Amino acid sequence: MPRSFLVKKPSSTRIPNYGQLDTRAHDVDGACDSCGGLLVPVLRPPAGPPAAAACDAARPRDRGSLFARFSLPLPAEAKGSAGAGSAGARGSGTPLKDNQILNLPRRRPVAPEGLRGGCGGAAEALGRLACPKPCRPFPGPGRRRQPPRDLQSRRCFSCKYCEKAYGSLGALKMHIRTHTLPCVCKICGKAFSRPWLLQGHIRTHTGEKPYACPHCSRAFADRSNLRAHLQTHSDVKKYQCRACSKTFSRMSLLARHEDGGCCAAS
DNA sequence: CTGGGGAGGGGGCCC
DNA sequence: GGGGCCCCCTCCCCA
Repeated sequence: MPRSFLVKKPSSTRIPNYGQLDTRAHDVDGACDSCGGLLVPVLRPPAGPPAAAACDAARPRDRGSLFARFSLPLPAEAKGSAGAGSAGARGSGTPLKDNQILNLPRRRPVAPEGLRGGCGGAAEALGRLACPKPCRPFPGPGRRRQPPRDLQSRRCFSCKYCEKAYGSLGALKMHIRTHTLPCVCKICGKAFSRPWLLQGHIRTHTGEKPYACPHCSRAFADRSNLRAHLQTHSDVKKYQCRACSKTFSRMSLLARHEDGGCCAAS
């Protein structure tokens, strides 16, 4: 499921100057410029060689879009129609937004959902010629968001590592980072596309957990994981089985429930 | 089998 | 144009 609705068909694509686009790729000894002195070796390296960590990172994760599998209404659609948050037509609860969770003001409108989730397969950090990422299929007809009309008529920039194309050079450069993975952890050698991803990874080394649950004493290193955890405090979960109305805190749990044969569906 | 934590991914938006 | 952050998704693994 390509996340970007900016992705255009290969036709009428324009090959940019890649010499200009190439982001700096750092070797393991060099910290990402963007990350500066973040990479302080506060812990001993793991027992395994760095290559092992990289291989682990290269594990393909994606198994297809759950939105596509279950023909879920995109949360964005639900928001638009009901205005009741991303619970959408499936969920009957009131999902907590991040800023609600953390008492933060909302900074910007929510981007379209359901079209997120990119080519998966992170890392393949070492194979940098062919696109290493098993790109996800679009969720399906009707779910595909059309690029803006003016974008369609504009030129687009295509990625040299994969078939994606973008309407702006900046978007393409950002995408190319997912291939070049310029941010490398000094501790384990794992590579990331963005500095903040690396920061999150470094927390796994340092044990820092800045996101605390307001309902229990549990803390998390990752905001998304706190959000998922908060669902566990909710009586009515966000994702509901259409057959038996049972609710789940995660879409993956709902998927497993339906895959395993919902009692009411059989 | 189920629930949940941990880790990581992507594009978009704002500054 | 780049960096930082946001939001949401996905997968693996374990209890």
